[in-house]
Amino acid sequence: MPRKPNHDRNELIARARDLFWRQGWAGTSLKDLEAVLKMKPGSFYAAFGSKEALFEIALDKYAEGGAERLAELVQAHGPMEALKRYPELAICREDAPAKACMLSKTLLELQAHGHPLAKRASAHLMGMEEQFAALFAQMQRDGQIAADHDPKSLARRYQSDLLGLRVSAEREGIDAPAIAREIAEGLTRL
Amino acid sequence: MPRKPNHDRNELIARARDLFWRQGWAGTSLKDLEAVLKMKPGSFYAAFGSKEALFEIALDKYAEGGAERLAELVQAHGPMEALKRYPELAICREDAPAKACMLSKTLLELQAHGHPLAKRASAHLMGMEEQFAALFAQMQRDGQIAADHDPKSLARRYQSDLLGLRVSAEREGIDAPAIAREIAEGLTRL
DNA sequence: GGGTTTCTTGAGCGATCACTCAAGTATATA
DNA sequence: TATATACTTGAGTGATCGCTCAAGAAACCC
Repeated sequence: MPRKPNHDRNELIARARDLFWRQGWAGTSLKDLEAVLKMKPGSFYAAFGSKEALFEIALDKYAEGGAERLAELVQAHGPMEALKRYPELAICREDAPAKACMLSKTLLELQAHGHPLAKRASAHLMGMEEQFAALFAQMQRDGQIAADHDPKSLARRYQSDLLGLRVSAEREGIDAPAIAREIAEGLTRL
Repeated sequence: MPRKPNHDRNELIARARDLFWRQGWAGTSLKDLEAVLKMKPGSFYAAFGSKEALFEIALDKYAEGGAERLAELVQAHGPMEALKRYPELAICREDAPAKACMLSKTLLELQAHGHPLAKRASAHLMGMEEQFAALFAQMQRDGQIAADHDPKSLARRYQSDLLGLRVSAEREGIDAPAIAREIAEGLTRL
């Protein structure tokens, strides 16, 4: 009986994610979203409920995408090579709307007001860190890195370096790939 | 003939800096500023001209303060020890309104819209990097670190690690001081 | 104390914010 | 073709945004 929607919901969410990723929470108005999604306010609210609800979905999709790309790297090249390549990949994807991590941008923007989206970004960051820790643990089991490291500490440091790299990559006139190479090289010294 | 202002301008700027630092550009409304500065709109605009003008002054004061604290550390302990202590100091000052760097927060929030304040933050970050580079160069002259490093590269990496640390320190449940110690320890291996 | 100058006050400006809803349109079943 | 069921439309909601300005209050000179 019903009429089917004009747009592909998945595609809409991806476009919203890219816009939020680039412009942040307050920097993205409903007008911006309406333009990018080609939706009028009524359709928008029927489809997503609110700006906040869509941001949450977009944030989840962002985190999911990152985890998938890392998993694919691991699948293709193993844990060590994956962790070595990941930083450069993060800052060199030409289709990415920003260099910096959307999770850290959200955290920094909304943390002070205790916004639920900041908490969610924080949780996703924790999830990433656990993914890293699992890879470091696996590398220890495989004898690729010394056994006397704490995988969780390594993951915490790797994540911190990665976030720093991606903030630096937002700056103009900075050779971010050089930093990425140094991070990768640092892994060989474990 | 004139009447003198009720408030100490320097103190006002410091309070504005702390509020902007914590809440960011869009996250800080004029209502917030009026409350913290105890000024009505008329006084505010007479004193500072606009929200943007005050943010710019606050950003400059922030950058100046950071440079001064580093210079004091150098004065007291020399370049190596200063760079070792700086990361922990940056995330452990109990009077600081936020862990993350105000320059990076501003850059990440406003860069996408090409806002002048983002350019200014970027310029201040470049200034910091040069300050770091000068210290690394001095350490080379003093023979404290190997001569085959590029001071600018070391500074770029140090700055990136520092920014990553300070983003990480915003997260809850993260042992940020541990990361700071690792950054400091990394300097000894140069 | 009178006059001048500066600072402070706060109501209120237009613009924009996220969002609503009644009406219209298209697609399905019957 | 008739009816039901979404989906789309866009003018318009109250709230908040950054900001203005005319009027009043306070500090200085003479």
